[in-house]
Amino acid sequence: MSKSELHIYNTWSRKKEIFQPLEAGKINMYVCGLTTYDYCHIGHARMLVAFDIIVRHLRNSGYEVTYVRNITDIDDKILARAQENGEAFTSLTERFIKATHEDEMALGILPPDKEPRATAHIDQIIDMISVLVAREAAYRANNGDVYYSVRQFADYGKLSNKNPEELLAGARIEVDEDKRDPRDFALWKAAADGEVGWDSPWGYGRPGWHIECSAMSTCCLGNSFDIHGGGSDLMFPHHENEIAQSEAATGVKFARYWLHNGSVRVDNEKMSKSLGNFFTVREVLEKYPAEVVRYLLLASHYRSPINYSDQGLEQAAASLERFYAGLRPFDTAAARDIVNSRFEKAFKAAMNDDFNTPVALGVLFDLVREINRCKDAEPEVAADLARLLVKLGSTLGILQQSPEVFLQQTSREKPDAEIIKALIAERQQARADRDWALADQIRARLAAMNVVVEDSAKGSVWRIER
RNA sequence: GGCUGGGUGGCAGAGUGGUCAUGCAGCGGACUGCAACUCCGCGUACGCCGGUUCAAUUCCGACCCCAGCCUCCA
Repeated sequence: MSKSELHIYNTWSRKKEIFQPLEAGKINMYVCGLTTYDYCHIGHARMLVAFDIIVRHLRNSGYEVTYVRNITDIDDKILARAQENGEAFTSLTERFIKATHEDEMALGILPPDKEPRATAHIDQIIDMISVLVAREAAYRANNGDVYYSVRQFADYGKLSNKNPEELLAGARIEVDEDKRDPRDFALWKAAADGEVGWDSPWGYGRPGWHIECSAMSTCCLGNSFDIHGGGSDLMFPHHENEIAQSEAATGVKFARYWLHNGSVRVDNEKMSKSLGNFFTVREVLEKYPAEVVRYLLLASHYRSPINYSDQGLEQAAASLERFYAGLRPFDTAAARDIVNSRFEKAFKAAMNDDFNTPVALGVLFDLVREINRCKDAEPEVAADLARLLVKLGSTLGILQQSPEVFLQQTSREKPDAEIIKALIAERQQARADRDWALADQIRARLAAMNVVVEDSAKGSVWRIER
């Protein structure tokens, strides 16, 4: 496999392919975002981080990327929750869109170029349904709903490798008198007068979930685009339905590369809202720095399922400490490009191999080891390598803060930095006086405050013990 | 049941037909006033059974086990 070419695993073909964009140098990419009626959890963070590093790497590779990630802000669950709360659904969604943006910011997720909302694309949704109805790929049922006619789409099931006949026989598909075929799904759902809805050629109602993504992606990126992403749990039926809708409406290939991130598990079960076993991003951020959460998500390949645990977070924190300890002696603010570095080459090769972040992180460990090895004998070389480490870290969205800040952050107790400094000064004096007993006594006091002191020829530094 | 993807050392997690992942933890050594940090080194890891091969964790077949999807879900 060529290391300089980008290989991407395409769910459609179920193999790694050499990436070829539709238009040279440009990539249009759509990812299914969140339904905003609650705080986002670690499973959502996984999707956000996965596609964040994908976009970062594509841009670093010289592509001009248009990244679109939608917001589903109208949906049955949203309406149900709003009713429970006794508030307008728009106030509910506004609140959680804001909260989600805050969580994304904390996790270092770059904002997408476009963030379309379903409620702002009702016209496009109605237009697309109209085309489908006109082409007899959809029909209005007696109950006022409009359904997509799965039977007329030959490729149905191809993405998820479902057999259409078996889907037809599937016992779990509910019998619905109004559908011509049990596999058909709603494009437009009729609503009663007092309910939330919009006028349409088929009467007052609301869009179905699947058509929202078809309409928003086409609207933002055109009929055909390069990459479509989302959680693996969306592959069927959501992505399958998107393909059926869009290709029936436009007559052309929808997305060329399908990328699916793995799920997050808790005790070997998928973290999900329906199971109720989720940890929200903000509750985790109360216990761990955001960068640690991000690192944990990067430490596994984006397609693999990962298990969420405190132990995993502790290990991630320990690994980050190693990086920051290595960076600590250097001023990395001054940007300097180091070209043709073997580390940079290896790093890019790893990322070009279907965004293999665990291997890329391994390269960063090689790099920090090299820094530690040569920092005394060749400080200039080490300083350059430290800058390279920060630069490569930036493409993963890590190692961008001051080592002092990271190593001295207080996630549990809040020891007073002034007191720590005073104690360390006192201990320095004791050491200068060769009063080892006093020095050790002060170190013990600091240790009791979760502060670790590290002595070196240049003086003492401290960090917070995990 | 169908369809995906997996089962790797104490834990996490890559990868490969034949000397190496890597990280965390552990052990030994160096460094240190003692530590910590760091560096060097160490541990007969690849679910089970067959097959192909000079050689398989890696390929093929069977089997066992796990997760996901098949209903809303990132």
